[in-house]
Formats: sequence, C-alpha cells, structure tokens
Amino acid sequence: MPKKTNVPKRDRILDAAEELFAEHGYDGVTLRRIATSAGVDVALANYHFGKKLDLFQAVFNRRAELLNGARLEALHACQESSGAKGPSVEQIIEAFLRPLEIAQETGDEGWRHYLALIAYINNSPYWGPRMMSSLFDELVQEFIKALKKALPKASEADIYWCYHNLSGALTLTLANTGRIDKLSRGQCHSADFRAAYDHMIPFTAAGFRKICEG
Amino acid sequence: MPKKTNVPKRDRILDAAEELFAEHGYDGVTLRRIATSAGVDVALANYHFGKKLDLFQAVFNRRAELLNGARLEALHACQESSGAKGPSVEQIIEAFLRPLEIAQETGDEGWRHYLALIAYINNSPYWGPRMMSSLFDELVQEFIKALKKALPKASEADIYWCYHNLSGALTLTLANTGRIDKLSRGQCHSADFRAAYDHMIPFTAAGFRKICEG
DNA sequence: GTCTATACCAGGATAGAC
DNA sequence: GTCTATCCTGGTATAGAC
Repeated sequence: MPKKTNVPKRDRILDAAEELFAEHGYDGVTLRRIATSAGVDVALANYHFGKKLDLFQAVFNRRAELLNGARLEALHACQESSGAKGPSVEQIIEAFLRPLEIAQETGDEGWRHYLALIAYINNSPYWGPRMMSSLFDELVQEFIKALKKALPKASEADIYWCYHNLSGALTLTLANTGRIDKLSRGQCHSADFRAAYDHMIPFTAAGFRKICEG
Repeated sequence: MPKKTNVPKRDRILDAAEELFAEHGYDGVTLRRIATSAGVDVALANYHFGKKLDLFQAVFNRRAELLNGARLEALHACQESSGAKGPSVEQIIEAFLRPLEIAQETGDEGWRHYLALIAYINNSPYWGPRMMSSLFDELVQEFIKALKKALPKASEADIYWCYHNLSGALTLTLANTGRIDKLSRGQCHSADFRAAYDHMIPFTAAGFRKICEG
C-alpha cells in the first residue's frame, strides 16, 4: 500500500495509530512504530497530541460522533416510519448494526481499523470500564429504551442480558480476527460485515423475543 | 488477599501471569510485575518457562485440557441420553457453556482469570489466529457436528455464522468487563456466569433455530 | 504554527556469575 | 534457585529549523 503523502501528517499519525492500536492493543504499540508507519518523526505525535494516552483517546474519539450519529439517525428514521406502536425488535437491531457497514461501503480501511479498536476496548477488562461509557452509553440507552417499548413484557434485567449477547456478537465481528474463516474453511468471511449482520439481526432478534416474550 | 506461600513458586508464577495477562494483555505486563505479584525473583520466570512468550503459552495451555475435557464429556453425556435422534440445540449449547461455570463453582479465582484470558486471545486480531486453533478447533468442530445433526436443514455457512454469534456472546461474558453492570445500573452482574448462561442458552438456541430452521 | 533532531532516563528482557 | 550486570527499548522533553 502506497504512503499517502498528500494527507496531512497529523491525520497520518491518527490513521497509523488507529490501525496499530486495533491490531496490537495499547501496550503492543510504540510511538516510534506509529511514527515510522505514518512516515513522520517520533516527536510529532507528542507535538500534536501530547502523551501516548492522549493520542489513544484522540483516535477513539475521532470517528465516534459520526458513527453514533448515523446509528441514532437510523433509529429515529425507523421510529418515525413505524408510528405510535414503535419499531419492531428487528428494525431496532437493524438500526443499531447497519451503519457499521460504513467500512465496506466507503472502502475506507480506516473505518475497519476503528471498529476493530472499539472491539478491543469493549472486550478489555482494563479499557472497557474506562473508555466505553463516555462515548457509547447515551447511544446504547436510547436503543435500550426503544427495545423496552418493543418488548413491553420484558424485565429490565432480561433486556440488558439480551443486549449483552448482541453486544458480544457484534464485538467479535468488529474484531475481525479471521477465526470464522478458518473454522468454516472459507465458507464465512470475517470481513464481510454485511453477511455478518444479515445473520446477526434475525439471530439476535429471535433471541430477544425468546427471552422477553416468553 | 494473602500471598499463598505454600503454593510452589512455579505455580505462583503461572497464577500471577494468568491474572495479569488477562487484565492487561500480553504487552501490558512485564515479567517484573509478574514476579513481584508472585513474590519471586525476576529471573525465576525465565528459569522455569524461558521467554515471556513461552510463559504466555504455558498459561494458556495449563487449563485447556481440563476445561475442554469437561465440555466434551458434557456433550457426550447429552448425546448418550438422547439416543439416535441426538440432542437438541439447547442441550448442545448447554454442554458447550455450563462447564465454564467452573470458576463460580470451585471458587477458584484462577479459573475466572483463565477464562478472561481466553476472551482476550479470542478477540485479538493478533493472538486469535495464532493461538486459538491448536487448543480449541477440535472441540468446536465436535460441537458443530452435533449442531448440524440437530439442524439438518441448515447450510454450513449458516451454522458457522450462528456459532460466531454464540462465540461472541460467550467471549464478552468471559471478558468480565463489568460493562453490563454499569449499563444496567446494577441489575446484571458480569461475574454471574450462571445468570449469563441462563439467558445465553435460550437466546442463542432461538437464534440458531430462526436462522437454520427458517 | 509545523516539524525534525537529539537527548535523557526509566524500566525491562535476558544471560551469566554465583 | 538467586542476584546482578548489561544492553536495549520506549516515552517524553527540549531546542531549534523551516
């Protein structure tokens, strides 16, 4: 892959950091490696972002608003089109997941790395509690509220456990480890988010209904 | 928690490494920290296990056979009790998951850390492809075979995508990040594996049926 | 304001002496 | 089994070039 020398160095640092943090985790990456990969001097990351941790957070923050905006918009769209009874479980999960196909649609590798970074953080006992809430709790609670309305008989705990299962399936998908490719001997592809969601939406919707409608 | 000075130092190193690797990942832990936590000299880890990577693999290997033996035994048990028609999807998933309650049952914190380590490795784009197959593929394929029998109309790809969703839900559970506790404001507890599986088994079984039985 | 060269020093992996 | 020395890597600060 050719170095994009037309992109501003500040962005190249973010891009390189995004890819490397997603693949190797926070401690698995050095600032020197990020700088080399971005084709800039070691000290430039420090100049633009301060400490390593600040860079990490800058990477995590960069695309969050755009992503969650799209998801919230999708939720509101299906809420409006469904009237007073509200959207179905399937529609809600669809709105939660489909905007994440953005990486495939735009062909922007950066999005793929970013989503893998979310998976890393969400699955980490260290980073998860420290970093997920501030960017994602508001969005999740909005979806939970919609799900409660679609499943009025469900207890709160049941809804959250179901959400946990959905979140886990999603997280492993975003991690994009290639494990399913190998297990299935090439019949499934980790990188094919569309196929993943095509299965995940009916799968998890059926799970929600089973637990929450009895 | 008091230092267990009665435990052999070699095991104390494994225990400490297990806990720290699970929490911080491979690169987030130094041999010094492991040694300090185990109450032994820095060089002793090197003496017993060689390089850091070898210690990492030793930790990952240690409990795998016991764990997967129990899961396989559970699968065979339900296969025998169900006769020629074979066990149901629920029974198969139950056999896949319930032995993982071992941490809760035995009260051995080491098991909890070990399971979190599996979650870390399985969700990692770097470690997943390098370390999961050798210890877990055989077991997984055995369960897949049973699932195919229980869902004879399903395509292979569908089975594997459903397994992927199950594996993701399980992985996030094992990671034990406390996120669900926070989101649900204390109504669900990450550490309560029994509650997690009580929901995960019917949830994922319904998903399998939806995808694989139409 | 953007960027590079360089230096500093803490901390760590490893090997070899004991 | 343990202690220590050595070499190296990495995060960060600073000075100054463009």
